[in-house]
Amino acid sequence: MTDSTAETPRSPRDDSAAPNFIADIIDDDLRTGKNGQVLQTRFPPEPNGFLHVGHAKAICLNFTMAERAGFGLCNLRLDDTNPVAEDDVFVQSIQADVRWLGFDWKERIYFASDYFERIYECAVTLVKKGLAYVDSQSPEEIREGRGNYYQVGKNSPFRERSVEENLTLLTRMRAGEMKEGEAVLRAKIDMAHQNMNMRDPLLYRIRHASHHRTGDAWCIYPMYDFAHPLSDAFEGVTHSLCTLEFENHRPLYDWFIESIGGFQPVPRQIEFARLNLTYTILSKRKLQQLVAEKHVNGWDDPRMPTIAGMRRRGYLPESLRAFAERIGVAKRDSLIDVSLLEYQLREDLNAHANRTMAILRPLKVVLENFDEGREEVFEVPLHPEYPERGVRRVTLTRELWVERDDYMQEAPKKWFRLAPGKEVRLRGACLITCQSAVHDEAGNLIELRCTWDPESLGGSTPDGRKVKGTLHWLSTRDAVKATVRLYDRLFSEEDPEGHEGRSFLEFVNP
RNA sequence: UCUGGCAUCGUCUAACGGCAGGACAAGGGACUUUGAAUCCCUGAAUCAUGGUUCGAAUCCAUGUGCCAGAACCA
Repeated sequence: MTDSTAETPRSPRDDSAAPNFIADIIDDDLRTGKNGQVLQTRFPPEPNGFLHVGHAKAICLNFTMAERAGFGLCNLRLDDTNPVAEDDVFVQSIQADVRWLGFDWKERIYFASDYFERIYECAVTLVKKGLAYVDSQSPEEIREGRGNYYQVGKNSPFRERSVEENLTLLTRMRAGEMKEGEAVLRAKIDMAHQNMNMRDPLLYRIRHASHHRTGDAWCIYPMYDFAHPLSDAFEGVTHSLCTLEFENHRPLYDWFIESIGGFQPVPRQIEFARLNLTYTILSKRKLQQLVAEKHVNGWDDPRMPTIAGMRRRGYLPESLRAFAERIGVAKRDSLIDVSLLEYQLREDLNAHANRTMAILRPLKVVLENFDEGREEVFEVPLHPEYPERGVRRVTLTRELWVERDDYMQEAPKKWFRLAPGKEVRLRGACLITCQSAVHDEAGNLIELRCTWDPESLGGSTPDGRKVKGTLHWLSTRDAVKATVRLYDRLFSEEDPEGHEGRSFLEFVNP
Protein backbone atom coordinates (compact mmCIF):
# COMPACT_ATOMS: atom_id res chain seq x y z
CA MET A 1 0.00 0.00 0.00
CA THR A 2 1.38 3.37 -0.91
CA ASP A 3 0.86 7.02 -0.26
CA SER A 4 1.64 9.02 -3.36
CA THR A 5 1.66 12.39 -1.65
CA ALA A 6 5.31 12.01 -0.71
CA GLU A 7 7.67 14.47 -2.32
CA THR A 8 9.40 13.48 -5.49
CA PRO A 9 13.02 12.37 -5.48
CA ARG A 10 13.19 13.03 -9.21
CA SER A 11 13.26 16.24 -11.10
CA PRO A 12 9.77 16.85 -12.46
CA ARG A 13 11.13 17.54 -15.94
CA ASP A 14 14.17 15.38 -16.55
CA ASP A 15 13.02 13.81 -19.79
CA SER A 16 14.29 15.31 -23.01
CA ALA A 17 12.85 14.87 -26.45
CA ALA A 18 14.00 11.58 -27.93
CA PRO A 19 14.77 11.37 -31.62
CA ASN A 20 11.99 10.26 -33.93
CA PHE A 21 11.07 10.87 -37.52
CA ILE A 22 9.31 14.12 -36.66
CA ALA A 23 12.34 15.35 -34.75
CA ASP A 24 14.38 14.54 -37.86
CA ILE A 25 12.11 16.64 -40.04
CA ILE A 26 12.23 19.53 -37.58
CA ASP A 27 15.98 19.32 -37.25
CA ASP A 28 16.31 19.36 -41.02
CA ASP A 29 14.08 22.42 -41.29
CA LEU A 30 16.06 24.09 -38.55
CA ARG A 31 19.32 23.33 -40.30
CA THR A 32 18.19 24.58 -43.68
CA GLY A 33 16.56 27.61 -42.13
CA LYS A 34 13.26 26.82 -43.81
CA ASN A 35 11.21 28.89 -41.39
CA GLY A 36 13.95 31.15 -40.09
CA GLN A 37 13.86 31.57 -36.34
CA VAL A 38 10.41 30.08 -36.00
CA LEU A 39 9.50 26.69 -34.59
CA GLN A 40 5.85 26.56 -33.66
CA THR A 41 3.61 23.63 -32.83
CA ARG A 42 0.18 23.43 -31.29
CA PHE A 43 -2.02 21.00 -29.39
CA PRO A 44 -5.51 21.43 -30.88
CA PRO A 45 -8.20 19.38 -29.07
CA GLU A 46 -11.89 19.84 -29.68
CA PRO A 47 -13.56 20.70 -26.37
CA ASN A 48 -16.14 17.95 -26.61
CA GLY A 49 -14.83 15.60 -23.93
CA PHE A 50 -12.03 15.01 -21.47
CA LEU A 51 -8.50 14.34 -22.63
CA HIS A 52 -7.30 10.74 -22.38
CA VAL A 53 -3.91 9.04 -22.31
CA GLY A 54 -3.87 9.07 -26.11
CA HIS A 55 -4.02 12.86 -25.99
CA ALA A 56 -1.17 12.77 -23.49
CA LYS A 57 1.01 11.34 -26.23
CA ALA A 58 0.08 14.18 -28.58
CA ILE A 59 0.56 16.80 -25.87
CA CYS A 60 4.01 15.51 -24.96
CA LEU A 61 4.97 15.28 -28.62
CA ASN A 62 3.90 18.80 -29.53
CA PHE A 63 5.46 20.43 -26.49
CA THR A 64 8.72 18.48 -26.58
CA MET A 65 9.17 18.97 -30.32
CA ALA A 66 8.82 22.73 -29.82
CA GLU A 67 11.61 22.50 -27.27
CA ARG A 68 14.07 21.28 -29.87
CA ALA A 69 15.13 24.84 -30.49
CA GLY A 70 15.53 27.47 -27.80
CA PHE A 71 12.91 29.62 -29.51
CA GLY A 72 10.29 26.94 -30.17
CA LEU A 73 6.76 27.33 -28.80
CA CYS A 74 3.67 25.19 -28.49
CA ASN A 75 0.21 26.75 -28.41
CA LEU A 76 -2.89 25.35 -26.83
CA ARG A 77 -5.74 25.71 -29.28
CA LEU A 78 -9.32 24.71 -28.72
CA ASP A 79 -10.74 23.56 -32.02
CA ASP A 80 -14.30 24.68 -31.40
CA THR A 81 -15.90 24.83 -34.82
CA ASN A 82 -18.87 22.59 -34.08
CA PRO A 83 -21.14 24.34 -31.56
CA VAL A 84 -23.46 21.41 -30.97
CA ALA A 85 -20.71 19.15 -29.58
CA GLU A 86 -18.68 21.53 -27.47
CA ASP A 87 -18.89 22.92 -23.98
CA ASP A 88 -16.96 25.16 -21.64
CA VAL A 89 -16.56 22.45 -19.00
CA PHE A 90 -14.29 20.66 -21.48
CA VAL A 91 -12.35 23.83 -22.17
CA GLN A 92 -11.65 24.00 -18.45
CA SER A 93 -10.78 20.31 -18.04
CA ILE A 94 -8.42 20.39 -21.02
CA GLN A 95 -6.46 23.27 -19.53
CA ALA A 96 -6.30 21.57 -16.14
CA ASP A 97 -5.07 18.32 -17.66
CA VAL A 98 -2.38 19.84 -19.87
CA ARG A 99 -1.17 21.89 -16.95
CA TRP A 100 -1.16 18.85 -14.67
CA LEU A 101 1.00 17.03 -17.19
CA GLY A 102 3.51 19.80 -16.62
CA PHE A 103 3.25 21.84 -19.81
CA ASP A 104 2.87 25.58 -20.04
CA TRP A 105 1.41 27.39 -23.03
CA LYS A 106 1.92 30.69 -21.21
CA GLU A 107 -0.52 33.25 -22.62
CA ARG A 108 -0.88 31.37 -25.90
CA ILE A 109 -4.26 29.75 -25.50
CA TYR A 110 -6.31 30.23 -28.64
CA PHE A 111 -9.73 29.29 -29.91
CA ALA A 112 -10.68 28.53 -33.47
CA SER A 113 -13.82 30.53 -32.69
CA ASP A 114 -11.67 33.61 -32.17
CA TYR A 115 -10.76 33.30 -35.86
CA PHE A 116 -14.32 33.07 -37.19
CA GLU A 117 -14.16 36.53 -38.75
CA ARG A 118 -10.78 35.94 -40.36
CA ILE A 119 -11.79 32.52 -41.57
CA TYR A 120 -14.88 34.06 -43.11
CA GLU A 121 -12.72 36.62 -44.88
CA CYS A 122 -10.67 33.77 -46.32
CA ALA A 123 -13.88 32.21 -47.60
CA VAL A 124 -14.77 35.46 -49.28
CA THR A 125 -11.30 35.54 -50.81
CA LEU A 126 -11.80 32.07 -52.24
CA VAL A 127 -15.19 33.04 -53.64
CA LYS A 128 -13.67 36.12 -55.28
CA LYS A 129 -10.94 33.97 -56.78
CA GLY A 130 -13.61 31.73 -58.21
CA LEU A 131 -12.41 28.90 -55.97
CA ALA A 132 -15.51 28.52 -53.85
CA TYR A 133 -19.25 28.50 -54.46
CA VAL A 134 -22.52 28.26 -52.63
CA ASP A 135 -24.18 24.93 -53.28
CA SER A 136 -27.93 24.76 -52.84
CA GLN A 137 -28.22 21.01 -53.21
CA SER A 138 -29.66 18.97 -50.36
CA PRO A 139 -27.27 16.96 -48.17
CA GLU A 140 -28.43 13.81 -49.96
CA GLU A 141 -27.77 15.26 -53.37
CA ILE A 142 -24.32 16.38 -52.30
CA ARG A 143 -23.51 12.94 -50.96
CA GLU A 144 -24.67 11.24 -54.13
CA GLY A 145 -22.87 13.75 -56.30
CA ARG A 146 -19.60 12.99 -54.53
CA GLY A 147 -19.44 9.51 -56.08
CA ASN A 148 -17.45 6.82 -54.31
CA TYR A 149 -14.03 5.19 -54.24
CA TYR A 150 -14.50 3.64 -57.63
CA GLN A 151 -16.68 6.25 -59.28
CA VAL A 152 -15.92 9.89 -59.95
CA GLY A 153 -18.33 12.50 -58.68
CA LYS A 154 -20.36 14.87 -60.79
CA ASN A 155 -20.45 18.62 -60.69
CA SER A 156 -23.15 20.36 -58.77
CA PRO A 157 -25.64 22.27 -60.94
CA PHE A 158 -24.76 25.30 -58.79
CA ARG A 159 -21.02 24.99 -59.38
CA GLU A 160 -20.86 27.69 -62.04
CA ARG A 161 -22.69 30.42 -60.18
CA SER A 162 -21.11 33.83 -60.69
CA VAL A 163 -18.82 35.38 -58.12
CA GLU A 164 -21.43 38.06 -57.46
CA GLU A 165 -24.20 35.55 -56.89
CA ASN A 166 -21.98 33.47 -54.59
CA LEU A 167 -21.05 36.57 -52.60
CA THR A 168 -24.68 37.51 -52.22
CA LEU A 169 -25.70 34.02 -51.16
CA LEU A 170 -22.79 33.69 -48.71
CA THR A 171 -23.80 37.00 -47.15
CA ARG A 172 -27.37 35.75 -46.81
CA MET A 173 -26.11 32.51 -45.26
CA ARG A 174 -24.20 34.48 -42.68
CA ALA A 175 -27.11 36.84 -42.08
CA GLY A 176 -29.27 33.93 -41.03
CA GLU A 177 -31.63 34.13 -43.97
CA MET A 178 -31.38 30.44 -44.73
CA LYS A 179 -32.35 27.29 -42.92
CA GLU A 180 -29.93 24.55 -41.91
CA GLY A 181 -29.20 22.33 -44.88
CA GLU A 182 -30.44 24.88 -47.38
CA ALA A 183 -26.98 25.81 -48.61
CA VAL A 184 -23.29 25.22 -47.96
CA LEU A 185 -20.12 26.86 -49.16
CA ARG A 186 -17.87 24.48 -51.09
CA ALA A 187 -14.38 24.71 -52.49
CA LYS A 188 -14.22 24.35 -56.24
CA ILE A 189 -11.51 21.77 -56.76
CA ASP A 190 -12.17 18.59 -58.73
CA MET A 191 -15.19 16.30 -58.52
CA ALA A 192 -13.19 13.57 -60.28
CA HIS A 193 -10.23 13.63 -57.88
CA GLN A 194 -9.13 10.20 -56.63
CA ASN A 195 -8.96 11.65 -53.12
CA MET A 196 -12.53 12.05 -51.95
CA ASN A 197 -11.47 14.97 -49.75
CA MET A 198 -10.70 16.98 -52.87
CA ARG A 199 -14.15 16.54 -54.46
CA ASP A 200 -15.36 20.06 -53.69
CA PRO A 201 -15.20 19.78 -49.89
CA LEU A 202 -17.50 21.81 -47.68
CA LEU A 203 -16.14 24.99 -46.15
CA TYR A 204 -19.19 26.21 -44.26
CA ARG A 205 -22.46 24.78 -43.09
CA ILE A 206 -25.43 26.53 -41.51
CA ARG A 207 -26.04 25.81 -37.82
CA HIS A 208 -28.60 27.82 -35.96
CA ALA A 209 -27.01 26.80 -32.71
CA SER A 210 -25.54 28.70 -29.83
CA HIS A 211 -21.79 28.43 -29.52
CA HIS A 212 -20.18 28.11 -26.08
CA ARG A 213 -18.05 31.19 -26.75
CA THR A 214 -19.52 33.17 -29.63
CA GLY A 215 -23.11 32.64 -28.56
CA ASP A 216 -25.48 33.52 -31.39
CA ALA A 217 -23.09 35.77 -33.29
CA TRP A 218 -22.75 33.18 -36.01
CA CYS A 219 -25.08 30.78 -37.74
CA ILE A 220 -22.53 29.46 -40.20
CA TYR A 221 -19.57 27.47 -38.93
CA PRO A 222 -16.39 26.47 -40.77
CA MET A 223 -15.57 22.81 -41.24
CA TYR A 224 -12.44 21.29 -39.68
CA ASP A 225 -10.69 20.98 -43.05
CA PHE A 226 -11.05 24.70 -43.68
CA ALA A 227 -10.58 26.06 -40.18
CA HIS A 228 -7.59 23.96 -39.20
CA PRO A 229 -4.98 24.94 -41.79
CA LEU A 230 -6.05 28.57 -41.45
CA SER A 231 -5.80 28.50 -37.67
CA ASP A 232 -2.33 27.01 -38.01
CA ALA A 233 -1.37 29.70 -40.50
CA PHE A 234 -2.78 32.52 -38.35
CA GLU A 235 -0.72 31.32 -35.39
CA GLY A 236 2.45 30.90 -37.38
CA VAL A 237 2.51 27.16 -36.81
CA THR A 238 5.39 25.57 -38.69
CA HIS A 239 4.81 21.91 -37.88
CA SER A 240 1.21 20.81 -37.54
CA LEU A 241 1.32 17.35 -35.97
CA CYS A 242 -1.77 15.20 -36.22
CA THR A 243 -2.76 11.56 -36.31
CA LEU A 244 -2.66 9.20 -39.26
CA GLU A 245 -6.33 9.41 -40.16
CA PHE A 246 -5.72 12.93 -41.49
CA GLU A 247 -3.17 11.74 -44.01
CA ASN A 248 -5.74 11.90 -46.79
CA HIS A 249 -6.61 15.44 -45.75
CA ARG A 250 -3.10 16.80 -46.27
CA PRO A 251 -3.56 17.66 -49.97
CA LEU A 252 -6.59 19.71 -48.99
CA TYR A 253 -4.70 21.33 -46.12
CA ASP A 254 -2.03 22.40 -48.59
CA TRP A 255 -4.62 23.49 -51.15
CA PHE A 256 -6.22 25.94 -48.72
CA ILE A 257 -2.89 27.40 -47.64
CA GLU A 258 -1.79 27.85 -51.23
CA SER A 259 -5.11 29.04 -52.64
CA ILE A 260 -5.53 31.75 -50.05
CA GLY A 261 -1.82 32.52 -50.13
CA GLY A 262 0.36 35.02 -48.35
CA PHE A 263 1.13 32.96 -45.27
CA GLN A 264 4.59 33.01 -43.78
CA PRO A 265 5.69 30.62 -42.46
CA VAL A 266 3.88 28.00 -44.48
CA PRO A 267 2.54 25.38 -42.08
CA ARG A 268 3.24 21.75 -42.81
CA GLN A 269 1.06 18.88 -41.64
CA ILE A 270 2.88 15.78 -40.37
CA GLU A 271 1.04 12.65 -39.31
CA PHE A 272 1.94 10.09 -36.66
CA ALA A 273 0.25 6.96 -35.32
CA ARG A 274 -2.27 7.50 -32.56
CA LEU A 275 -1.88 5.61 -29.30
CA ASN A 276 -3.63 2.28 -28.90
CA LEU A 277 -3.38 0.47 -25.58
CA THR A 278 -4.28 -3.14 -24.86
CA TYR A 279 -7.44 -3.58 -22.79
CA THR A 280 -8.08 0.15 -22.97
CA ILE A 281 -10.78 2.11 -24.77
CA LEU A 282 -9.38 5.27 -26.28
CA SER A 283 -12.26 6.24 -28.51
CA LYS A 284 -13.82 9.51 -27.44
CA ARG A 285 -17.15 8.37 -28.76
CA LYS A 286 -17.13 5.27 -26.57
CA LEU A 287 -15.84 7.11 -23.52
CA GLN A 288 -18.64 9.60 -24.09
CA GLN A 289 -21.07 6.71 -24.10
CA LEU A 290 -19.73 5.35 -20.80
CA VAL A 291 -20.33 8.75 -19.24
CA ALA A 292 -23.70 9.38 -20.87
CA GLU A 293 -25.09 5.98 -19.95
CA LYS A 294 -23.67 6.30 -16.45
CA HIS A 295 -21.58 3.16 -16.56
CA VAL A 296 -18.98 5.32 -14.84
CA ASN A 297 -19.18 8.21 -12.46
CA GLY A 298 -18.18 10.91 -14.92
CA TRP A 299 -15.20 11.59 -17.13
CA ASP A 300 -12.83 11.62 -14.17
CA ASP A 301 -13.94 8.29 -12.75
CA PRO A 302 -10.74 6.54 -11.65
CA ARG A 303 -11.56 3.64 -13.95
CA MET A 304 -11.50 5.89 -17.00
CA PRO A 305 -8.37 6.14 -19.17
CA THR A 306 -8.81 9.91 -19.13
CA ILE A 307 -6.00 12.03 -17.77
CA ALA A 308 -8.33 13.25 -15.04
CA GLY A 309 -9.34 9.67 -14.19
CA MET A 310 -5.75 8.50 -14.10
CA ARG A 311 -4.83 11.45 -11.93
CA ARG A 312 -7.51 10.44 -9.42
CA ARG A 313 -6.29 6.88 -9.61
CA GLY A 314 -2.86 7.94 -8.47
CA TYR A 315 -0.94 8.22 -11.71
CA LEU A 316 1.90 10.70 -11.71
CA PRO A 317 2.30 13.21 -14.53
CA GLU A 318 5.94 12.25 -15.00
CA SER A 319 4.90 8.64 -15.50
CA LEU A 320 2.65 9.65 -18.35
CA ARG A 321 5.37 11.82 -19.83
CA ALA A 322 8.00 9.12 -19.52
CA PHE A 323 5.58 6.65 -21.05
CA ALA A 324 4.97 8.93 -24.02
CA GLU A 325 8.71 9.23 -24.44
CA ARG A 326 9.22 5.49 -24.18
CA ILE A 327 6.67 4.41 -26.76
CA GLY A 328 8.22 6.57 -29.43
CA VAL A 329 6.62 8.16 -32.46
CA ALA A 330 6.17 6.42 -35.78
CA LYS A 331 3.76 6.06 -38.67
CA ARG A 332 2.98 2.40 -38.24
CA ASP A 333 -0.20 1.43 -36.44
CA SER A 334 0.65 0.06 -33.06
CA LEU A 335 -0.97 -1.48 -30.04
CA ILE A 336 1.08 -0.78 -26.94
CA ASP A 337 0.95 -3.34 -24.18
CA VAL A 338 -0.60 -1.66 -21.14
CA SER A 339 2.05 -3.35 -19.02
CA LEU A 340 4.54 -0.80 -20.37
CA LEU A 341 2.42 2.01 -18.92
CA GLU A 342 2.04 0.13 -15.66
CA TYR A 343 5.76 -0.53 -15.49
CA GLN A 344 6.47 3.15 -15.87
CA LEU A 345 3.99 4.02 -13.15
CA ARG A 346 5.38 1.37 -10.78
CA GLU A 347 8.86 2.67 -11.32
CA ASP A 348 7.90 6.23 -10.39
CA LEU A 349 5.49 5.26 -7.64
CA ASN A 350 8.04 2.99 -6.03
CA ALA A 351 10.37 5.93 -5.65
CA HIS A 352 7.74 8.50 -4.70
CA ALA A 353 5.44 6.66 -2.42
CA ASN A 354 5.97 6.31 1.30
CA ARG A 355 4.88 2.96 2.65
CA THR A 356 2.01 2.14 4.93
CA MET A 357 0.28 -1.11 5.74
CA ALA A 358 -3.23 -1.93 4.63
CA ILE A 359 -5.59 -4.84 4.87
CA LEU A 360 -8.19 -5.17 2.16
CA ARG A 361 -10.02 -8.24 3.45
CA PRO A 362 -9.42 -8.53 7.17
CA LEU A 363 -8.88 -11.75 9.07
CA LYS A 364 -8.54 -11.51 12.84
CA VAL A 365 -5.44 -12.84 14.55
CA VAL A 366 -5.30 -13.34 18.32
CA LEU A 367 -1.86 -13.61 19.92
CA GLU A 368 -2.55 -16.06 22.75
CA ASN A 369 0.64 -15.32 24.70
CA PHE A 370 0.37 -11.52 24.32
CA ASP A 371 -1.26 -9.95 27.37
CA GLU A 372 -4.49 -8.03 27.07
CA GLY A 373 -3.71 -4.31 27.34
CA ARG A 374 -0.06 -4.72 26.52
CA GLU A 375 1.36 -2.77 23.60
CA GLU A 376 4.63 -2.73 21.74
CA VAL A 377 5.46 0.30 19.62
CA PHE A 378 7.77 -0.06 16.64
CA GLU A 379 9.27 2.42 14.25
CA VAL A 380 9.20 1.43 10.61
CA PRO A 381 10.91 3.42 7.84
CA LEU A 382 8.57 5.38 5.62
CA HIS A 383 10.53 4.11 2.64
CA PRO A 384 12.91 1.13 2.70
CA GLU A 385 15.32 2.75 0.26
CA TYR A 386 15.19 6.30 1.63
CA PRO A 387 15.69 6.13 5.42
CA GLU A 388 16.15 9.91 5.49
CA ARG A 389 12.45 10.29 4.93
CA GLY A 390 11.83 9.22 8.51
CA VAL A 391 9.71 6.63 10.26
CA ARG A 392 6.13 5.82 11.14
CA ARG A 393 5.07 4.25 14.42
CA VAL A 394 2.99 1.10 14.56
CA THR A 395 1.58 -0.52 17.69
CA LEU A 396 1.34 -4.25 18.25
CA THR A 397 -1.60 -5.43 20.37
CA ARG A 398 -3.13 -8.80 21.25
CA GLU A 399 -5.70 -8.64 18.47
CA LEU A 400 -4.67 -7.91 14.90
CA TRP A 401 -5.92 -7.90 11.37
CA VAL A 402 -4.07 -9.69 8.62
CA GLU A 403 -5.02 -10.24 5.01
CA ARG A 404 -7.41 -13.13 4.51
CA ASP A 405 -5.42 -14.25 1.50
CA ASP A 406 -2.34 -14.57 3.70
CA TYR A 407 -3.74 -17.71 5.32
CA MET A 408 -4.29 -21.16 3.86
CA GLN A 409 -5.70 -24.10 5.76
CA GLU A 410 -3.80 -26.54 3.61
CA ALA A 411 -0.66 -24.90 2.32
CA PRO A 412 1.23 -26.03 -0.77
CA LYS A 413 4.99 -26.62 -0.67
CA LYS A 414 6.22 -23.12 -1.46
CA TRP A 415 3.70 -21.30 0.76
CA PHE A 416 5.59 -18.89 3.03
CA ARG A 417 2.62 -17.21 4.63
CA LEU A 418 0.27 -18.33 7.39
CA ALA A 419 -0.94 -21.90 7.72
CA PRO A 420 -1.32 -24.13 10.78
CA GLY A 421 2.11 -24.49 12.37
CA LYS A 422 3.78 -21.94 10.06
CA GLU A 423 5.86 -19.03 11.31
CA VAL A 424 5.83 -15.63 9.60
CA ARG A 425 7.10 -12.14 10.26
CA LEU A 426 4.73 -9.26 10.94
CA ARG A 427 6.49 -6.50 9.11
CA GLY A 428 8.42 -4.28 11.48
CA ALA A 429 7.10 -6.03 14.59
CA CYS A 430 7.79 -9.67 15.41
CA LEU A 431 7.51 -13.31 14.41
CA ILE A 432 4.29 -15.19 15.01
CA THR A 433 3.38 -18.85 14.63
CA CYS A 434 -0.08 -20.00 13.67
CA GLN A 435 -1.37 -22.48 16.22
CA SER A 436 -4.94 -23.04 15.07
CA ALA A 437 -7.84 -21.64 13.09
CA VAL A 438 -11.28 -21.00 14.53
CA HIS A 439 -14.38 -21.64 12.41
CA ASP A 440 -18.07 -21.02 13.07
CA GLU A 441 -20.79 -23.68 12.87
CA ALA A 442 -21.10 -23.10 9.12
CA GLY A 443 -17.41 -23.76 8.69
CA ASN A 444 -16.45 -20.16 7.93
CA LEU A 445 -13.04 -19.04 9.06
CA ILE A 446 -13.43 -16.63 12.01
CA GLU A 447 -9.99 -16.04 13.39
CA LEU A 448 -6.48 -17.37 13.77
CA ARG A 449 -4.97 -18.26 17.13
CA CYS A 450 -1.24 -17.53 17.05
CA THR A 451 1.68 -17.11 19.40
CA TRP A 452 4.38 -14.49 19.16
CA ASP A 453 8.08 -14.74 19.88
CA PRO A 454 9.01 -11.94 22.33
CA GLU A 455 12.64 -12.41 21.35
CA SER A 456 11.93 -11.27 17.82
CA LEU A 457 11.18 -7.61 18.53
CA GLY A 458 11.26 -5.54 15.37
CA GLY A 459 11.00 -8.69 13.31
CA SER A 460 14.57 -9.77 13.90
CA THR A 461 15.67 -13.36 14.33
CA PRO A 462 18.17 -13.46 17.22
CA ASP A 463 18.89 -17.14 16.60
CA GLY A 464 19.36 -16.57 12.89
CA ARG A 465 16.48 -18.77 11.75
CA LYS A 466 15.06 -18.01 8.33
CA VAL A 467 11.52 -16.74 8.04
CA LYS A 468 10.55 -16.24 4.44
CA GLY A 469 7.10 -14.69 4.79
CA THR A 470 6.60 -11.08 5.84
CA LEU A 471 3.04 -9.88 6.24
CA HIS A 472 1.19 -6.60 6.48
CA TRP A 473 -0.76 -6.34 9.72
CA LEU A 474 -2.81 -3.84 11.71
CA SER A 475 -3.83 -3.58 15.32
CA THR A 476 -7.60 -3.97 15.61
CA ARG A 477 -7.41 -1.22 18.19
CA ASP A 478 -6.11 1.60 16.01
CA ALA A 479 -6.69 0.45 12.47
CA VAL A 480 -8.50 3.14 10.55
CA LYS A 481 -11.34 2.11 8.38
CA ALA A 482 -10.72 3.81 5.08
CA THR A 483 -13.05 2.23 2.64
CA VAL A 484 -11.92 3.15 -0.83
CA ARG A 485 -14.95 3.88 -2.92
CA LEU A 486 -13.41 2.63 -6.11
CA TYR A 487 -12.50 -0.67 -4.58
CA ASP A 488 -15.92 -0.97 -3.01
CA ARG A 489 -17.64 -0.41 -6.30
CA LEU A 490 -15.39 -2.69 -8.27
CA PHE A 491 -15.97 -5.61 -6.00
CA SER A 492 -19.39 -5.14 -4.45
CA GLU A 493 -21.44 -6.35 -7.41
CA GLU A 494 -19.35 -9.15 -8.75
CA ASP A 495 -17.39 -11.32 -6.40
CA PRO A 496 -15.58 -13.98 -8.42
CA GLU A 497 -14.08 -15.64 -5.38
CA GLY A 498 -17.35 -15.85 -3.51
CA HIS A 499 -16.28 -13.76 -0.54
CA GLU A 500 -18.80 -12.13 1.75
CA GLY A 501 -19.76 -8.49 1.35
CA ARG A 502 -18.22 -7.33 4.61
CA SER A 503 -14.85 -8.62 3.62
CA PHE A 504 -14.35 -5.76 1.22
CA LEU A 505 -13.64 -3.26 3.92
CA GLU A 506 -10.24 -1.74 3.80
CA PHE A 507 -8.20 -0.85 6.82
CA VAL A 508 -5.16 1.34 6.83
CA ASN A 509 -3.03 2.25 9.79
CA PRO A 510 -2.61 5.96 10.44
C1' U B 1 -12.46 -2.94 -58.16
C1' C B 2 -10.10 3.13 -56.28
C1' U B 3 -6.60 6.53 -53.51
C1' G B 4 -3.17 7.19 -49.65
C1' G B 5 -0.17 5.05 -45.77
C1' C B 6 2.52 1.20 -43.08
C1' A B 7 5.39 -3.70 -42.65
C1' U B 8 12.15 -5.35 -37.62
C1' C B 9 11.77 -10.20 -31.32
C1' G B 10 5.07 -11.83 -28.26
C1' U B 11 4.60 -5.86 -27.81
C1' C B 12 6.86 -1.00 -28.73
C1' U B 13 11.20 0.85 -30.86
C1' A B 14 16.70 1.67 -32.83
C1' A B 15 20.09 0.83 -36.74
C1' C B 16 19.57 6.35 -42.45
C1' G B 17 24.39 0.90 -47.71
C1' G B 18 28.86 -1.71 -43.20
C1' C B 19 28.42 -6.30 -36.09
C1' A B 20 20.20 -6.37 -36.24
C1' G B 21 20.67 -3.04 -30.46
C1' G B 22 17.35 -1.34 -26.28
C1' A B 23 12.82 -1.41 -23.30
C1' C B 24 8.30 -4.01 -21.77
C1' A B 25 6.53 -8.98 -21.54
C1' A B 26 8.19 -14.24 -20.84
C1' G B 27 11.55 -18.01 -18.60
C1' G B 28 15.67 -18.98 -15.06
C1' G B 29 18.79 -17.53 -10.88
C1' A B 30 20.76 -14.28 -6.66
C1' C B 31 19.36 -11.18 -2.78
C1' U B 32 15.50 -9.30 0.33
C1' U B 33 11.74 -7.41 7.04
C1' U B 34 6.34 -5.70 1.00
C1' G B 35 6.25 -13.11 -2.70
C1' A B 36 7.68 -5.63 -3.69
C1' A B 37 12.02 -3.30 -5.26
C1' U B 38 17.05 -4.38 -6.83
C1' C B 39 20.85 -7.38 -9.44
C1' C B 40 22.43 -11.27 -12.99
C1' C B 41 21.35 -14.72 -16.98
C1' U B 42 18.38 -16.90 -21.18
C1' G B 43 15.29 -17.46 -25.30
C1' A B 44 13.06 -14.24 -28.99
C1' A B 45 12.73 -10.34 -35.16
C1' U B 46 14.16 -7.68 -40.55
C1' C B 47 6.47 -9.95 -44.66
C1' A B 48 7.81 -12.87 -49.46
C1' U B 49 10.44 -13.43 -54.11
C1' G B 50 13.75 -11.40 -57.41
C1' G B 51 17.34 -7.45 -58.63
C1' U B 52 21.45 -3.54 -57.79
C1' U B 53 26.01 -3.80 -54.71
C1' C B 54 32.30 -6.11 -52.27
C1' G B 55 28.26 -5.59 -48.79
C1' A B 56 20.86 -4.62 -48.22
C1' A B 57 16.42 -4.27 -42.59
C1' U B 58 17.97 0.07 -45.45
C1' C B 59 18.01 1.20 -52.62
C1' C B 60 14.84 -0.87 -57.04
C1' A B 61 10.84 -4.24 -58.97
C1' U B 62 6.87 -7.53 -58.21
C1' G B 63 3.73 -9.80 -54.86
C1' U B 64 1.33 -10.41 -50.00
C1' G B 65 -0.76 -8.56 -45.51
C1' C B 66 -2.61 -4.69 -42.37
C1' C B 67 -4.59 0.47 -41.49
C1' A B 68 -7.26 4.84 -43.17
C1' G B 69 -10.78 7.24 -46.56
C1' A B 70 -17.32 7.84 -49.69
C1' A B 71 -20.43 13.32 -41.78
C1' C B 72 -23.32 19.62 -43.50
C1' C B 73 -17.83 15.36 -37.15
C1' A B 74 -12.92 16.44 -35.64
